[in-house]
Amino acid sequence: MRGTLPGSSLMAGKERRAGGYLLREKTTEFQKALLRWFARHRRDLPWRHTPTPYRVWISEILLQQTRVRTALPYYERFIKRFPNLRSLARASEPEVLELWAGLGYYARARNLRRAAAMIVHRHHGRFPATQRELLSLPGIGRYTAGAILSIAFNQPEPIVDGNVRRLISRLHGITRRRSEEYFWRQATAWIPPDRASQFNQAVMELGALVCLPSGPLCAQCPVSGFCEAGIRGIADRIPPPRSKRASQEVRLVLTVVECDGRVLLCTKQPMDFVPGDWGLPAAAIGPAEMAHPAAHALARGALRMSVRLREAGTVSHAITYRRIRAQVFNATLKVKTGLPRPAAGYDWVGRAEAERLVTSSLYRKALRTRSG
DNA sequence: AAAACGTGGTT
DNA sequence: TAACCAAGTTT
Repeated sequence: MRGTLPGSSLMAGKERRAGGYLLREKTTEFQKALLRWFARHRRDLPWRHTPTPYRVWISEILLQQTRVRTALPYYERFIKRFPNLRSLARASEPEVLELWAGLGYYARARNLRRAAAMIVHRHHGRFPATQRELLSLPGIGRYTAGAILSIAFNQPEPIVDGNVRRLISRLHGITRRRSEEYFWRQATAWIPPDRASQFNQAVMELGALVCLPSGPLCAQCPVSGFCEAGIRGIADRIPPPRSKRASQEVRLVLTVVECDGRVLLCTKQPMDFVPGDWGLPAAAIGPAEMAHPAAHALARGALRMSVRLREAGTVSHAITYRRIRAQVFNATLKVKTGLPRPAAGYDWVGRAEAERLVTSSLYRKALRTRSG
């Protein structure tokens, strides 16, 4: 087997130093230890049952910045509803989005559908098996292309995700930031050419089950003998904390106005940082602003009439760096004269339909908020 | 290149 | 509870 372990001469220039004690000839040993461990400890995940390119692709997109546990039920539903490329290519965007609601990063769902259509048309439904073609599809970047090529096609293509970065950092005993290329070089070098699928999965599996971000289980690690950080007992301090954008507090008032089994929704997202085409009537308020008058003004603007609201509760939700605290106001209108005609940009929608249309978890939480 | 994108589980 | 984080991609 070819390939190189951490710290070999492959590591160029100023990035060579750390972890330089590991020798090139240990690579085969490392690969074997990892593959053996994987064969025994791999989780039984649904996308591993029949790893067709389509299924691997769907799973990889679902798993972007998303835990396995979270993605699991979405995967099952998605595959049931869209069992193959053609069924997905034929779907409408709202249909796909509906299955994605609550998962986040909704561009993933839109891109999935677009890419499916592109594959059906450009490649006649045959899943592309080259990096160039995969990268040209929306939503597929370097990682996902590598994952599809290696896992589904068993091509010796590298992958670098959070697990791989952490694993390499510890194996090399790296305590400072490294370029992305540094990780890609190692991930390329250590692939056993004929077992890329199992090996790449094994690397990520090890990161997910043993080489944990905090509290790594070094005692159970099949490659601890190769690990500089493990040997030096500093695995806990790797990788170093990364700087993050300061979070920002946002106060919102939301209204859930119902009438005759319908809910008043916005047809255009009132808050641009909340995802989805449909939303609840919402308004941002200042730190010291009274919520009730703001909510009342909001409802009046939407229905052009005064509505008696009662505060139903508070919903907390975070969207990227924004920490949202939303006060939810309820009202149920009497239906003597039919539904009041809403102002432009608002619409009455059946309760069940509303659940389907509203993408964001913020609004979904608010929709479930009762009394208080 | 840095920032934006979403969310729920963990710590 | 606030912060951190996860099988990244796009601009």
